[in-house]
Amino acid sequence: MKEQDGININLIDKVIANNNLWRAYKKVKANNGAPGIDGITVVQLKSHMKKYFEPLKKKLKDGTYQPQPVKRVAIPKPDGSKRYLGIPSVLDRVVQQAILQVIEPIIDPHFSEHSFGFRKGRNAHQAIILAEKYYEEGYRVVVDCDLKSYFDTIHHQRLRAYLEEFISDKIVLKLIWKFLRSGILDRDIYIETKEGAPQGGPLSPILANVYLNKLDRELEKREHRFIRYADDFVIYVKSKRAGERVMESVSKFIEQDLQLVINQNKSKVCGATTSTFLGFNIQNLMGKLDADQVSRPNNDSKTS
DNA sequence: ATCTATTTTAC
RNA sequence: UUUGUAAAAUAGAU
Repeated sequence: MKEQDGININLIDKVIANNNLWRAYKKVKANNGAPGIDGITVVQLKSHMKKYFEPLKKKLKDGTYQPQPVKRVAIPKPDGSKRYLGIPSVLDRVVQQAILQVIEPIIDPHFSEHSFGFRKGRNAHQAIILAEKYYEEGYRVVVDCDLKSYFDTIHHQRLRAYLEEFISDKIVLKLIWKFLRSGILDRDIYIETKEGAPQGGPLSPILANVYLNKLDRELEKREHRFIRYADDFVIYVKSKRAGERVMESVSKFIEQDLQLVINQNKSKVCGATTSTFLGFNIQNLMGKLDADQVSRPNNDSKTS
């Protein structure tokens, strides 16, 4: 707790440690992703890194490292709309990964027990178990709140303030800031990034969680039964009326205090049985459990 | 404990 | 073509 702050000041040395940088390289290489705007591929990455290894470490150490703009790529979403990815250069992905490897063990323990997305040792299944628990406790109305293009609307300065609560190393904070501000290259036109985290950077998921940790803490303060998986979150209440009231006050908090946008069309208050969360419907889940509990001798035509 | 490969799910 | 993180399963290397 207190000792962490002391270690925290020297985080950049942990970031640029040879074994950390090469471990980060391996992670990026293993993902086999596409190149960024410089066209350097994961195949070329190792020799590229070796060639500029010492200058790279020096620039990271003094905070003068300048990330390249991310490459904008549009991919279709299941609902037919587009999702814009921001692909950092392979080297920038290594640097982000190296920072992630150092800050994640420091930050993650401070996250909420109700947060399940993008976290070590946590998965969607555990989130569903909790949803089931809420349901069985009699919280059977779901407030389903949808954030409009969450990643793209993260407020930089607020995010930095939230990060400063966990990280005191000024150089690491500066590097993260530079990644947020490095801009987007859409074909040949450069777009400044004054808000949002690129969907594609290794740091983006943890930054998304740092930001919405503030929402978790507020919901805990209000003693709500909730589950959050990245930007997807649900609050379990006992009545439709309570749901409407919670929806209104939580929406107000999100828009005023977090400066995010609620997607009014997709947000809704409904019965737990008609809600789908993390690709799961509670009724189907209960149905499955019933089917497992009640033994059915002759129903299966399959092998046994 | 580290790492490679393949597949699936979630956002 | 299409990025990222996490989880799970399987095969394997040290």
